[in-house]
Amino acid sequence: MTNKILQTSFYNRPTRQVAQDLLGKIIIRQIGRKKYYGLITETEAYCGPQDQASHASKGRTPRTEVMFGPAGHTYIYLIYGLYHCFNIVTEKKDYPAAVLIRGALPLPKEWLGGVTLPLSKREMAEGQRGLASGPGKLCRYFKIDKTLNNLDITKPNKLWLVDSGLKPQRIIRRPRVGVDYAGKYKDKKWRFITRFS
DNA sequence: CAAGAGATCATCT
DNA sequence: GATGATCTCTTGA
Repeated sequence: MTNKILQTSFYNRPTRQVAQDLLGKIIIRQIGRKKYYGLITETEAYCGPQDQASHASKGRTPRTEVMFGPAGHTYIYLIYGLYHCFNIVTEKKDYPAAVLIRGALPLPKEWLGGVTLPLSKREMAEGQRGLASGPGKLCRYFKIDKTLNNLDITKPNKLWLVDSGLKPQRIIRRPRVGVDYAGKYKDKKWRFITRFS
């Protein structure tokens, strides 16, 4: 089974569409010879300069600069002094938007390509489930930190995504987390969750 | 269970 | 000087 790397054309689309389409895709993190795999189960969309929940709503700053860059690059920052958040920049250059990867299901290290449902007991093993659930835990599991900021993830280098061929059965929409300050944007249901079980 | 507090620092005002 | 796109642990019912 082929597992095509997601290209710029995938990310260079409306952000909420990308956020939904990312569910069921696979994160590959390579460190030396080791590879770690994760099936994406939860994302959030941050859409443009008018979205008050987005860091970019305050304008262009050194930190948010990458959000204004081309699609298919990472935007990684430190939150609360101790956790990292992994975002993927979307849409065209100079339009600041990104998708926060909030959760993934770690796959076995021997994973070679392709995913079929239902997942095996091993894939659903207790303990796996919680390892990358939540933006901070996900970055901890995949060892993602600011050294990977502004990385081109359309190339198989350190961190990239592939299409698993899997389609989520059902997508749950919820308001985004921790954005009470975002005025009329705080209740937008731009958080997308699915389950593979 | 649910609720609350603490950890800890880059970033922006 | 304040704050946050979080998580974990503790407390108490």
